[in-house]
This record gives sequence, C-alpha cells and structure tokens, in this order.
Amino acid sequence: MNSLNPVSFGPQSRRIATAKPGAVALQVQARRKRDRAGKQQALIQAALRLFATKGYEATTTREIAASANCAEGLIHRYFGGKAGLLPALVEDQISKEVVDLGHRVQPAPTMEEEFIQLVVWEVERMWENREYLGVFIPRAIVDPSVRNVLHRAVLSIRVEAVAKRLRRYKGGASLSEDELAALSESVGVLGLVFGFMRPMVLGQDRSRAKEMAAITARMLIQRR
Amino acid sequence: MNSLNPVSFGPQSRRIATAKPGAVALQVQARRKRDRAGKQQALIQAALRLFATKGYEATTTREIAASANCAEGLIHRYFGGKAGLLPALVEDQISKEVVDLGHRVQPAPTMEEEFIQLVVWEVERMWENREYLGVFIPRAIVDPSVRNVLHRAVLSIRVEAVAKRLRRYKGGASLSEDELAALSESVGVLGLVFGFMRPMVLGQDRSRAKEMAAITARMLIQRR
Amino acid sequence: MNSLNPVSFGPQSRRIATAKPGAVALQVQARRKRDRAGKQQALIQAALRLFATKGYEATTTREIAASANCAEGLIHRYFGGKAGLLPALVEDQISKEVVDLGHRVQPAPTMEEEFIQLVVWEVERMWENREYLGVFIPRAIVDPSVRNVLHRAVLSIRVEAVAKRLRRYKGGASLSEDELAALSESVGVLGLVFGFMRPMVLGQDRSRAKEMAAITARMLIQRR
Amino acid sequence: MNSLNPVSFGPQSRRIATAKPGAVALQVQARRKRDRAGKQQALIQAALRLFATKGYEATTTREIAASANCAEGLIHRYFGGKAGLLPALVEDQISKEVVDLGHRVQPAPTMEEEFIQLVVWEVERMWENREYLGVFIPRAIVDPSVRNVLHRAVLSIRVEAVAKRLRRYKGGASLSEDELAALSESVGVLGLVFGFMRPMVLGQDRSRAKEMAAITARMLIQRR
DNA sequence: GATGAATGAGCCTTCATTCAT
DNA sequence: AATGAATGAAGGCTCATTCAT
Repeated sequence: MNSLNPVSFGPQSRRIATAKPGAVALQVQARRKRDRAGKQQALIQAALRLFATKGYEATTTREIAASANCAEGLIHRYFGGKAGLLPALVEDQISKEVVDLGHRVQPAPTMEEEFIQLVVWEVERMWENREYLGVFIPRAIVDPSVRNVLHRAVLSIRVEAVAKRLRRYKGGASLSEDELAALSESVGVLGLVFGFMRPMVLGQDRSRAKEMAAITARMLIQRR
Repeated sequence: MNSLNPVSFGPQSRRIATAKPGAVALQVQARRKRDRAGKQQALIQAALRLFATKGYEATTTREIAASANCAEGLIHRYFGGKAGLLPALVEDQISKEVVDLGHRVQPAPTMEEEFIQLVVWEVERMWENREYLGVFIPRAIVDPSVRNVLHRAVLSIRVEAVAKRLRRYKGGASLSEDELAALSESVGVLGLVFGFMRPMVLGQDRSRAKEMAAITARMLIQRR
Repeated sequence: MNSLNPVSFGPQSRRIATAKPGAVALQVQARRKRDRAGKQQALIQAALRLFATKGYEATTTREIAASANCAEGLIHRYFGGKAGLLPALVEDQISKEVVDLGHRVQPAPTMEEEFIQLVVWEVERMWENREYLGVFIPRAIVDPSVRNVLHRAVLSIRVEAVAKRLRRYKGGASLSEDELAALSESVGVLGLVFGFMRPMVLGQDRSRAKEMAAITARMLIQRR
Repeated sequence: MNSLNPVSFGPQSRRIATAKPGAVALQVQARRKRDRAGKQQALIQAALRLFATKGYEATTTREIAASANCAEGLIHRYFGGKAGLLPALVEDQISKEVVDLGHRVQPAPTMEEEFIQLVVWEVERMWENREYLGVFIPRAIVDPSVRNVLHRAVLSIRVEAVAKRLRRYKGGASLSEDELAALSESVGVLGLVFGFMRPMVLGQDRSRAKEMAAITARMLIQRR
C-alpha cells in the first residue's frame, strides 16, 4: 500500500513529529519504558504529595505528571482524569493498611500503660499518614460522601481492636461498657488531634503535641 | 452584621419601575447604593458560605459577587482579589469574637461540672463556627502561616480563661500545673473534635458527638 | 478595609498580572472597547470564514478569536462555546435573507426567459452563499437535524415564490402542475448544483458552470 | 471484501482457552493473523463507515482500529497515519468501480426512455456510494485538490459513456452537440442531486427524490 | 465610586503518533 | 510483523483580573 498513492490530497499531516534529536542515550533509555504498575504508583505518590502540599484544586495534572516523571495523558488513561486520583489514593492507602495493631505493638503489663502506648502509637500513625489526612480532611468537609471513608479509615477499624486489647486487663473490669467504648474511641481521637491536627493544622510543635497526648491519655485512664 | 444592612427588603428587588420622575435621583442611589460597609459584609458573608460549602478554589468570584448581590469588581477593589477575602474573613471573625466566656456561662458549683459545662459550651461554639473552620482548616494544612491564626482562634485565647475558671475551685488544688494546663487545653481540643471534626469531617451524628464529648470530659476530670 | 491586614497568609497571588508595559497608545485604544454587537458579528464572520476554509473541526477557537480580533473567552460568553457558533451562523444568515426575489429581479417578457433568469440569479446567490453552504453541507451529512435547516434555506422558501412568478405567463398554461412544481424546484436545484457544487465541490470552472446552468435551464423549459 | 475474511466466526472470539497444548502455535497464528490485505480492507471499511457517520475529524484512530478489530499502530504502518486512509479510500473505491455501465443496463428502445433509465440508474448508484460521497464532499469543499478526484469519480468518467449511448438513437440527431453534452452531464448531476444531496444533505424522502429525478429527466429530454 | 464586559493565562483533557515489547 | 502503552502537542473552556463606561 506504499506506492499506491496516485491521488494526492495536498498537505495532509497537521501534526508534525517532534524530532527530539540531541537526546542523550541515557535519557532515551529512561523514557518510554513499559511499566504500568510502576507508573501508576509514581502518579499516585506524586499526586498524594502534591495534593497534600498545595491542595487538590491548586495542583495541576501537569505538575503531577512531571513529578511522577511520566506523561500527563497517563493520568487520564489510568485514573480517568484528575478526579480519579482521589479514589485511587484511598485504594492505595487501604492496600497498604495491612499492618495490624497486634503485630506491631506488644501488650503492656498494665491497662494504663497499654492505653497510653496505644495512644502514642496512634499519634505516630496519624503523623505518618498526615499526607492522606491532609488530602482527605479538606475533601470531607466539602463532600459528605468522603466523610464515611475517612471515618472508617481514622476511627472505626481501630475501635474494636483497641477495645479487645483493653478488655484483657483485669483493671478493665472497673470500667463501664460506655467508658470502655469512649476510651477505645479516644485512641483514634487523640491520635488524630495530637498526631495530625496539632502539628499540621494548629501549628503546634510536634514533640509538644506528643507530650500533650501522653498527658491527656494518662488523665483519661488513671484513677485514684 | 451589626450596624450594616439596616434596610433589609428580603431578596433585594432591583429596578422596580416607578412613575414619579422626581424619584429618579433616589432610585439611582438605591440601585448604586453607596454602602461600602454593607457591600463588604455581604461579600464576606457570601464568601464564607461559599468557601465553606464548595471550598475556596472551587468557588468563583462570580458566584461570590452574585450571592452578595453586587459587582465582581468590588471583590478586587475592596479586598484586592479573591485571596484577600481570606484575611478579611479572619478579621471579621475576630471582630465578632468579643463575646467573653464569663458573660455567657455561669460558673458551676463543682469543678467537675464546671469543666464539663465548659467543654459542652465549646463544642457548641465550634459547631457554630463550623463555616470558618471549614474554610481555614484546609488552608492551614496547606499554608503554615495560617496555622497560627487558627491556633489562636481555636485554642490559645481560650486556655487561660479556662484555667482561671478552673483554678477557683478547691478541688483544683489536687491538680498539678501540668494537669491543669492539659485540662484547659482539652476544652478547646474536645470542642474542636466533637463540635467540628466529628460531624463535619468524620460524618458522625452530631448529638452522638455531643454525648461522647460529655463522657470524655467526665473521664478526664473525674477521679475516684 | 485597606490597612486591616494584620494576618498575613504568605504568598497569595498565584496568577501574576501581566504587565503589557510598552503597548502602543493606539493599540491600547483599540483593545477593550465595549461593543458587544460588533464583537459578536466579528466572531460570527470570522467563524464563518474559517469554518468554510478549513472545516468546523479543524478550526480552533483560538484562530476564530484572533481572526475576529477579540478574546477567546467571548466565544464562550456569547455563544456558549464553539458549537454555539453554528446556530448563531444560521440565525445570522436568516436575518440577512430579507432580500426578496421580486425586489431584485424584474420579470422577463417570456416564461422561457423568466425561468432562465431565475436560474441564473439563483446560481449567483448560491455562489454568494458558498461559505454558509460549505459549512452546513458537511454538517448536514453527519447530523440529520441540520438537514431540515438546509432544506428550508436552500429550497423550500424559494419554490413557492418561483412558482408564483412562472404562473403569470400564459405559456405556463401548457404546463401540468407537476411540471410546474418540478420547474420551481429545479431553480433551487440548478442553483445549488451549478452555483455551489460544481465550482466548490467538483472543481469546475465557475463561468463554465454558469453556462451549463443556462443550457440546462433552457432545455428544461424550451419546447418545440 | 471478497476473498478476505474467509474464516468468519461472528464477533471474533478472542482467547478461548483450549486444553490441547499442541494447538498453541495455531492459536497464536489465529490471534496475530498475518493477513495484511485483510487487515487493510478491514481498516478501510471501518474508516469509511466511521468517517461517513461522524466525519473525518470527529473519528479517532482508536475507533477505527477497534471497529476493524486490529491494532491502532497498523493505521500508521499501512497508511502512514490517519490522513493516509483518505487516499486509500479513493483507491479502494476506484478498484471496485470496474463495473461498466454497458454490462448492467440494457439499452432502452427510445432515447427518451434510455435517458430516463440512465438517470434512474445513476441516482441509485450515488445512493449506494453515499458513504464515499459523504466523506469526500466535505473534504472537497475544504481541499481543492480533492475536487478533481471527486469530479472524475462523479462526472467525467460517466459523461462519454452516456453520450455514446445516447448518440445511437436517431432522435439524438436533432440534438446539438452542446445539448448532447449537457444531457450527458445531466445524468451525473441528477444522480448526485437526487441520489445523494436530496436524501443525505437536504433531508428529503428518498422515494420522493427518485420521483423528482424521473420527472426532471423527462422534462429535459421530452420535446413536443 | 460602582459596574460587568472583556481579557487571556492556564487548566483538564483528547488523540495522532511513536516505539518498546 | 503486530501490538497497544506511552507520549505530549494542542484543543476547548474557565475564571481571576482589568478597565471602559
């Protein structure tokens, strides 16, 4: 079908191929590798960072692509557009949340200590997840459907695990069910407040926030 | 919203034809009211509502102007642009925050009750201010310089007032200075968490959030 | 509200105003005049020309705006987007189609001559309207709803007027109603074919096309 | 579409798992069939249909490839890009246009009848080729170099054949050379107008268009 | 001073084309 | 040779800002 072109249609090609002539061999090698999973992860990570740093709306797809070192079009191919990155972020976060409480934090000898160490651990976790929280808290404020996602991610899944751990202690017997529930929820609440809100929203020094978390936890649990 | 908008006619009807020709001058004045303060307030209120509802970036100056029933250009004339509405919002909020704790909440008979009532009151206050918080929490996450504003608005100004009120009680003698400070701060923290975060960010039912606030407050303050 | 800005929010303005400093006075004067009707017409004319020259899809809003010497945004403000220019084009054409047959073409002495002169006139009209036809014929092929518009514009409105003029002649008595109708329609058909299709679609020389139109018209009307 | 696609399985089922391991090679061949001519035809047909239905610009190479059930890249390999499909379409059309007038339409007893039957036949032909016309008429409007192609395809090649057939009749003696030429051309013109323009561009009912074609043809040829 | 029409930079998205596999 | 993942230029459109009225 090559030479059969007796019918000439004037200048056809409107998009002229870019030459990109002097490209360094290494660069050329770096570009155009087929690594779907890798690119997706890179885009998700870049989006997370940028959304957290500048806000969702203020972040451009151009920036995300540049930061992920891949083409802008992939955002649309993989995630259906900028908006599709948000669910993808959630997915990604969930898939990484395999780490169980029990596997990481050894039970403490007393309930008081147990509670405090759970709070401290949770504060740390929230800090680690500050980028996710920084992206989704603003969205939750504006979009009710995001609130549930956040509620589950931040509180629900923790509460029962914490309650179970606290129930093991004899001292727990003196706690009403309501109080136990309140304590269990407090772990998440204190984690959120002192791990994320204080340093990221209210600008408090992080080590001070951690101290305050411990003090408050102690006050909640200690009885005379 | 005090001295302004003295002539409220419901949805400000514009351009109602009048027969009297001598009324023209007055009409023109009515249409192009020289009511700078009023327009400013209207813009601020409209911006607050819209920013809170849709987010700062997603809100257009057109919408704000339309909602405030005045010209888009005024946003730039009065506030120097869309971004200038944010400091104006803060100013406005501060100017309204003249209401003092003492004038509204009568001291309770016991420190326990006092603490709980302060917390409950604070929860209510945060809920009332949910629009401001909904605007500035997302901005604080993204802009460190906003964090201080928020810290002061949410916590600092309260802490000392609360501490003073708690110190009046003899029972307070058994509290260390650290504990007293922690309690004082807790008022703001619990207010923020149960008054704003729970209902507006985590989607929890508001009455349930209030209950939880009271339970947690009691646990913090009650000792056997 | 000027000096009250004690709360500084870091760098706010993201879009920096363009200076456009050395602009010539004349240019400055040329720009930014308020002339809604004029701009609309300019856009419509520019769109018509470009759509006719390059095709609807191949024409960019950027080009249209540049060609009309106004801002791209106006296309969306006035016409609701690129697609809105098409109905606007039709409107515009209709509003200009006030010229009536009778006011322009004097009746000829015989029906034969009358018919021929009507055809010749119609050929001319179609050539004058070649830009509109060049825009809407391709769209009609693709969008059935456009066909009716075109049908009316090209044929319907003419047929009755032509029939009326032909009926005046005694010689017309020898024509059946069917034949009269066919002749009336033929005016539009011949106009379209020899005024537009031949020169613009089949690349025939225009003067040759006009000759052919006259010959064909004569054959249709002349009887031995 | 003759010799190709010899193994048609309805909607070509891809990747049906087979137990036989020895069939792998055959399967692979089936999936990546080395059927260049077939793929080319499939692409051309798909392009023709889509271009005719949605317009050239509005059709994406993705769609074409999907519709032809082969890879997007082939469009570039075989035709040098999207634009290359247009000449290929013309080629393809020409190669199919081997059918001669004489082989299909038997001469009529009188010249009048002959002329009318040729027109009717041409109307039918244009309708059959409406997809090609729908693709190339819009292009001809925009690209002068296409007009010649279309002129030849629609008119030139017919005229001489028609003239030859009409000359056979004695009645034809009474026609001037000019009139004969005009009649010969009229066959193509009437075909184009009533076979394609009327139904596809002006939205007229096709059977009505055919009637009109016959009436007009009769008027052209019949003399008293 | 107030208005809102006009501006145009920059956004998200599409899609022809390239090229590693 | 065939595939389709990756690319990125360019498109339509939005909207903060400017400025003639």
